[in-house]
Amino acid sequence: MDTFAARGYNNASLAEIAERAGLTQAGVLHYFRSKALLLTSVLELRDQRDIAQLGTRRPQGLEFLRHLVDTARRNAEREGIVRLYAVLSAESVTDAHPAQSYFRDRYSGLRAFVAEALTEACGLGEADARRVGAAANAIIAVMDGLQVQWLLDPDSVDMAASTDLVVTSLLAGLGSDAADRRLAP
Amino acid sequence: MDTFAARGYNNASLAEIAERAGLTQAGVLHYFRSKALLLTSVLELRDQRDIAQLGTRRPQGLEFLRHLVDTARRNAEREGIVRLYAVLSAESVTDAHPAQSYFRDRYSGLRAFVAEALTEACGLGEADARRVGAAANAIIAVMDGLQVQWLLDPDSVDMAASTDLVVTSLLAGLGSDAADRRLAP
DNA sequence: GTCTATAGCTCGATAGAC
DNA sequence: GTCTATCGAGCTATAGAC
Repeated sequence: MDTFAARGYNNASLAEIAERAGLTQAGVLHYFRSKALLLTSVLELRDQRDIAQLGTRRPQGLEFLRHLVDTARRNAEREGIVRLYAVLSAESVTDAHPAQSYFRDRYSGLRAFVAEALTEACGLGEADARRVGAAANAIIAVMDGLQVQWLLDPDSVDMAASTDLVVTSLLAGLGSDAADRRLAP
Repeated sequence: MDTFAARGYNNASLAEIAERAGLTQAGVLHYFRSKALLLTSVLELRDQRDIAQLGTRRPQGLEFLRHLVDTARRNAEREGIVRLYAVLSAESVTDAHPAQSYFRDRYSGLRAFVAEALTEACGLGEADARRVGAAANAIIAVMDGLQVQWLLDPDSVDMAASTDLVVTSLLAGLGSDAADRRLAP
């Protein structure tokens, strides 16, 4: 995990991973048939840990949105994991990347969760699906984008404060009838 | 540019770049001493083109924020450039990446521009610098994060709509006294 | 289950002919 | 200014000993 985070998938070598794990490069390939399979295994392991840590029930509505802001706050103490996802999610859009479908599916699921939480928190209906979807995508995007800025320059970026500000502002905008305040016609 | 965008820096080869440019790999290194220098040259060329296209004067205040939303809209027709920046900006946070200081400086400048535009558009003062900074970082972050989602799944992401929604909501929140609506204490 | 050895590539960079 | 040739290094994956 640390090696993929520090170097990205393409520039990481099995030799370095093996050394840090305390065996040889051939030893790594005994457990994982290929480098690509090792990457997807790492990502799935990461997911399983997160799910296990989340506990039995998933927070809903406003509580879920608070959970996102809290994640941004805790992430400032977990540089390794932040780096892993920031680097790999962007690298995954390159040609034939082994984690491409992983991230496609991940974003698809995240978008649905956030949109559901927004709908519930604001008491909206099917008629607002478009604006809710745009807001959900934006919340996920702001968290991802902040990570890259923060990794490059931690002192200039407060991930929790910016995430909180965006979620709060979007909630206020979605609640009221804000469709006529748009910047563009 | 296209090769770095499609493969990232590490996985791009001088041989492929040379072939697409119509000469040999040694020919490329005649003009650019190293692969790293070629990358930074590509990024600087990109910047010069954008500055030249922007014209003589830079929009200010609300007009600058409208320009950002408009950029998001135009970007949906420029997949190559979107991919170049999305891939390289995230890759730049890996160890010893040749574009690391380029992106650090770029974000530093962008943050200052957006913060200035927000301050002017809302008629705020030095006392609001913290919240304005958080909002500026968030606007840049949302644009970056949307690009990754959009590259993976264009039909599910409307970059212009989400950017517009965030900028509009943040402006409404910054204008009023919204500090007491925060999600976390 | 872990190792050594190596096959078979690809890569960036250099030297030097023309 | 562009080429061919090549060096030296790195890489993933496989074969097979122990």
